[in-house]
Amino acid sequence: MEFRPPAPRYLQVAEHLRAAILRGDYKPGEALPGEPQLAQLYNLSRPTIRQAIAALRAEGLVTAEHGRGTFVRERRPVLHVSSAFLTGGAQWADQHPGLIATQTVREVAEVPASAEVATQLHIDDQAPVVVRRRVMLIDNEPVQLADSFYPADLVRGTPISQPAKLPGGTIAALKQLGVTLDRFEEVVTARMPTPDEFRALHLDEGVPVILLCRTTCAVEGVPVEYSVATLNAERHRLSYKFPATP
Amino acid sequence: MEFRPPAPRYLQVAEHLRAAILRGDYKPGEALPGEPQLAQLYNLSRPTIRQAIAALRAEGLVTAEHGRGTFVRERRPVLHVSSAFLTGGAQWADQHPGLIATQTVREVAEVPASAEVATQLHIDDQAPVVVRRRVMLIDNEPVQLADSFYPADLVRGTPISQPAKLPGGTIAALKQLGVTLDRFEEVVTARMPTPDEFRALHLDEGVPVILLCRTTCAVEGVPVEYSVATLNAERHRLSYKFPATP
DNA sequence: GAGTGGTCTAGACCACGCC
DNA sequence: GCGTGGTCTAGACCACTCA
Repeated sequence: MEFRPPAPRYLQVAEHLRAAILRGDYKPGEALPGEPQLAQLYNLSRPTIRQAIAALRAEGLVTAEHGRGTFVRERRPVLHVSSAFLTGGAQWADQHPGLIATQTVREVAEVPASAEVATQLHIDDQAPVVVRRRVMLIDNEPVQLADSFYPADLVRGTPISQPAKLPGGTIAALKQLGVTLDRFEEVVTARMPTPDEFRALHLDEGVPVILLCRTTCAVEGVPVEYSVATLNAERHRLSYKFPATP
Repeated sequence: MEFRPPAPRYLQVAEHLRAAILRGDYKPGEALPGEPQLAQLYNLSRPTIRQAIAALRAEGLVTAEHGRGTFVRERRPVLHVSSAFLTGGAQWADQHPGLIATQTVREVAEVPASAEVATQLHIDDQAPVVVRRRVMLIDNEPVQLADSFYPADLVRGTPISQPAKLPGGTIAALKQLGVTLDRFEEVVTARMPTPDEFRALHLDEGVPVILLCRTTCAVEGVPVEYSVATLNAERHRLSYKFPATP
């Protein structure tokens, strides 16, 4: 018998608009009709129309701009982040030919390790660590927050604990300390941004962040760096390559 | 002089509730006060309160259950997906000790290659490919959609083109065809789910999906498989390990 | 100034879960 | 039956953008 309650009107409208967008009736960058106009078209009140549009915004399909209109989202250029570079030691700037890649150091400080950091660095909870917080920018737009943690004993008094950019990158800086790197471990997750992240990364609605957590170990098996990068998911692709070795 | 317009009331309420949740005043699984009660507390209308709660839902902080209440989200157990297993050939079920890991085959068919699939498999657009669409489940809950594509010429008439589970996994099935695998390439992205994905994966609001696209190449450099997995981001962590080989 | 989206109200009725 | 969230209305006023 299967009872099929009709979908709420605002979802019907959302579905109708979504189909029109995907069909190309409204192309990326184009504006949807205004809310009052849609209300008249569908014979619904403006709040109901707004609810429909809210659904499309949460999906990341459209963005509303106050005073201008509601626009189909343009997919902005995607940045390929390859983990292969780690072994070579290439830099943020080198990775993005043709783009203006910069970074700013937000904070360098010695702080007590959080539970997460302590676990990853194999040190005691609350043990002192040096944290370097940076923002990575492409064409002056923030696209990535990167926080790196180091055991304080290892890096105290070295360039890593200074609030300046590390010219050769952190990998090079670690090597200069006489550390020989052995392996990397990365864990990747995704979630919706916190309000802080939303602001810091200039995110649009309906865009998640990718969390890239990397532990770097020295030859003795000792973790020497733990870093957490928060990426604008819409503008990043992570790529990994590995051989089949049975 | 920096003009600071006050935040809208609904955002103030959202912030207030968010702080209370993060502080632990409302613990995971607990209900928030009802909407009428919150409206009275904050001296606002119910629609305004609902707008505040909508913000928390989009963040993935709370879920509303019709007729029951609005609850602080419980983080469900996370599945670690390691790409290392590929080289070993371990199976979906083997990867999750202690959990009931099953899969169902939704569809096996021969279809023309989409632009994306054609590019990845180095074949002509619209060339015939065999697609295997599966759903991976943990404790009978769908957590992952996995679609794998193979050049039709390679797998036609083999078990891979049959609508049955492949007992040893696709890696083993490819080896039985005489294919020697050479390398894997993975590209990871995240975005909000489409309505279809939302339903199929039983997602909560404010939970993104991770897209894991893998190309498998044989020793001659020929791509033999392209697969796209759509993961519930809340329940997955991808982990990668690689040596530092300068 | 005209048009856009953003905020907010004060209701109404419905659908669902639970006792 | 009562309390919960879900849907919907018909307004009002504000803030922003652009001409």
